[in-house]
Amino acid sequence: RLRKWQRKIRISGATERNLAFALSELDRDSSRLGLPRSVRESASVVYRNAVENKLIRGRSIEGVVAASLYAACRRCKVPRTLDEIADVSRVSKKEVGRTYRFLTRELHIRLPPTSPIDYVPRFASELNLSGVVQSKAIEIINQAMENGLTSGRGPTGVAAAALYIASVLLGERKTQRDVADIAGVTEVTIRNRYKELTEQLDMGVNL
Amino acid sequence: MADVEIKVENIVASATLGKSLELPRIAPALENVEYNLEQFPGLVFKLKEPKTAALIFGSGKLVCTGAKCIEDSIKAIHMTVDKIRELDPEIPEEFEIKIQNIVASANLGKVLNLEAVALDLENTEYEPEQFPGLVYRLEDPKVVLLLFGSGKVVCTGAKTADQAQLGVQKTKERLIELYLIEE
DNA sequence: GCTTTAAAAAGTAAGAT
DNA sequence: ATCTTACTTTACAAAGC
Repeated sequence: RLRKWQRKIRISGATERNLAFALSELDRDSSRLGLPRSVRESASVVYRNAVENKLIRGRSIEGVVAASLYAACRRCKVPRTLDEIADVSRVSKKEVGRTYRFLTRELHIRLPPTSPIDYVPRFASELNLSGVVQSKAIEIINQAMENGLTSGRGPTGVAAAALYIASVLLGERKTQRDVADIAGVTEVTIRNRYKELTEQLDMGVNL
Repeated sequence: MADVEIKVENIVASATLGKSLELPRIAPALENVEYNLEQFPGLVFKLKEPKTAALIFGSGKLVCTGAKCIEDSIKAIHMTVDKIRELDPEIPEEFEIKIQNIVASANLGKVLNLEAVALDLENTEYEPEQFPGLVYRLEDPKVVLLLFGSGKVVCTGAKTADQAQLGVQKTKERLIELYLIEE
């Protein structure tokens, strides 16, 4: 009984140490990403659930923390791309994505794919674009979705193109380079998306 | 409903020759060969016709990839083994060949709204941020399909062409049932 | 888990022209 | 700006780390 007791203490000690490490890691990543406390809390809930369901086996704590954060960002509608998550954590984009899929499957979390709309507020504010432009961009995105122009396309590229078009339409023009840099896509992608959008949606104007 | 047409794009087959091979002796005697033990334990041997690649192991087992039909896959394996037999007459004439995986493509003929498919179709994974295709896992036949917005489909994991065809057929029927594509 | 092989789908990226 | 090459995803076997 004594041995069992000691073992229990040792194990819970290790468990708590791991949890403490995970939470500090989560705080570090969160602050680097500039995430609100609510998202950190949401991520810690996902992480604790992962621990309770013993899903950490064979996986690094950093990886599970990164995947939990990615999931929390999506759930809270303040998305960060896998690239952004991978950049602040020491986990590759591939592993974050793989761990994310594993966690959502095992914890029965079903999150719809990130909507380009979720990226509009963040990209717009980083570009100093007004609320009017944001609304226009969202309107464009909704039209794009109704016309099947978002299937298979990266949400950031669609959001970037919509913001670029809206900025031009409303006289707050930003260059493709500016938008591309903030959205983390290339100018070529923005060009491809806006050609598609302007050709298939009647925006009434030409860029 | 008319049967969906599929096109077999790649076949992976394995063979067990029943005799171990001395790769270090065989490698330098063959053409179109790559052999780097540090990198991979198998010897890579490529054929132009049928255009395939074979991975040959010291255990006497090999893997053949790239064939577009089962006949070519089997032909390629025999051509490969005949080459090796010239350097090692002990290799049996008869040996087992097993088709391990068949990859096929098809076209549903209708565009797909993947976000809608992701919501209504069971056992799917759709992460456009990572990959433009939606992953659909079928249990019977046990295959995996990649569905694209264009209506094009890729089916993999099948052991026979019929399984791949059935997989695509069932997928199409399920999509029609859920009103995700028109009939 | 990784390494190597092959092939398709469609989107995105990077370097060259 | 457009072309080429290449990487993302799926499945699978092989031997060894």
